[in-house]
Amino acid sequence: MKDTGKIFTVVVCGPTASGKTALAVRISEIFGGEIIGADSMQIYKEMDIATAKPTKEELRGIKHHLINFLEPHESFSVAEYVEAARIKIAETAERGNLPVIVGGTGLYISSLVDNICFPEIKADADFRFKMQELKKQEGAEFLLEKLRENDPETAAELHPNNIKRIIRALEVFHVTGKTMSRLKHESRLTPSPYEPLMLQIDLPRERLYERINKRVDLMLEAGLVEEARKYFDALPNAFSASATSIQAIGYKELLPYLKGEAELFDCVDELKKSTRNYAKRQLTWFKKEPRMHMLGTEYNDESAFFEEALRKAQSLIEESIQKNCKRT
RNA sequence: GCCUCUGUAGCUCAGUCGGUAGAGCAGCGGACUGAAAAUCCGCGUGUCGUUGGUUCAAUUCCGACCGGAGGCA
Repeated sequence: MKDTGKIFTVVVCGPTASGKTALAVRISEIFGGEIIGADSMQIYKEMDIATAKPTKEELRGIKHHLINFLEPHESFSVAEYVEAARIKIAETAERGNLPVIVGGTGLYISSLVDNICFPEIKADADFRFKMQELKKQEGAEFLLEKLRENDPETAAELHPNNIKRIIRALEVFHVTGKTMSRLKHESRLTPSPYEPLMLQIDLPRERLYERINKRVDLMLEAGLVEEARKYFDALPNAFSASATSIQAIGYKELLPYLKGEAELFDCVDELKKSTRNYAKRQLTWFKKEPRMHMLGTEYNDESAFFEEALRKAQSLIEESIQKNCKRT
């Protein structure tokens, strides 16, 4: 499948709780694939229930890479993800298997598929701290003005409240002497080594929300509260603020309950809400992907819907494989 | 049965001394290049219970009816 000189990959996208993993497993069974995760939270060990990791039975013997390999207190980034995923894809293709990329983290997926090149830029914690202090004293507008002097293009796109990105853009300029906008441009200069077939599970919004609410209830039955308690107990205090994993939906919403400050019911409501909001943001991200193929049909019952989605996926994949081979 | 309160957005409620209404939450839309399950921006979506009356004009005032809550019996 390297006939075009590019590696053919299937990319299964979709919001949280849309059934991505199950579909990817079926695809992998049919076409001899291996799953490459594109999920910023399933990378962490232990957080099994909260991140809805697939079980051994659900994977049915299919290999699943880039999942479950970091300690919860370790930090991670897109740049590291893309680097790791490139290796996993190459290895999978080397074995003659089809790389099936699956995940809900839009930034990871598009950075990987479009071969975004992240240059080595050391994060400057000192500088970030100094900027935070400056923000406290002078306000965000001051920092934005500072950015405008060096990188007006990026500054124009940022709202003063978006302090995280303002500081990041200042940091980039401070460390490299290059503007963020120039860096963005340069990051896209190397053509992608992949020929991706982008697929998206497209459930009606109400069905998706029903599935989310139901899944949260199942998570609770499976012991989410205990898992959250363990997570917070194990997290070293020094890391608690900076750990990437603390952002995961599932634990932070239960914290008020664990501290005895709120009813479980209210926290669970909040958890469902955050998950729904997240799903919406994911959909927004996928919407702008022009290569996306939608795997939606009329929804009468669940299993029929997913069988139909699989059929569509299967014929799209077969078509792509044929096209790729013809080109030689 | 009588009395009182109440009915306004999906929910909780504000308001209009008569000129067709606005907050919070939910929801919807968008952005996104080293924390992305994060972060940030934007948007009221309405038979003002129903029906008659008064009025140039009623969601607002009056009556009846319907629904809800409480009280007295």
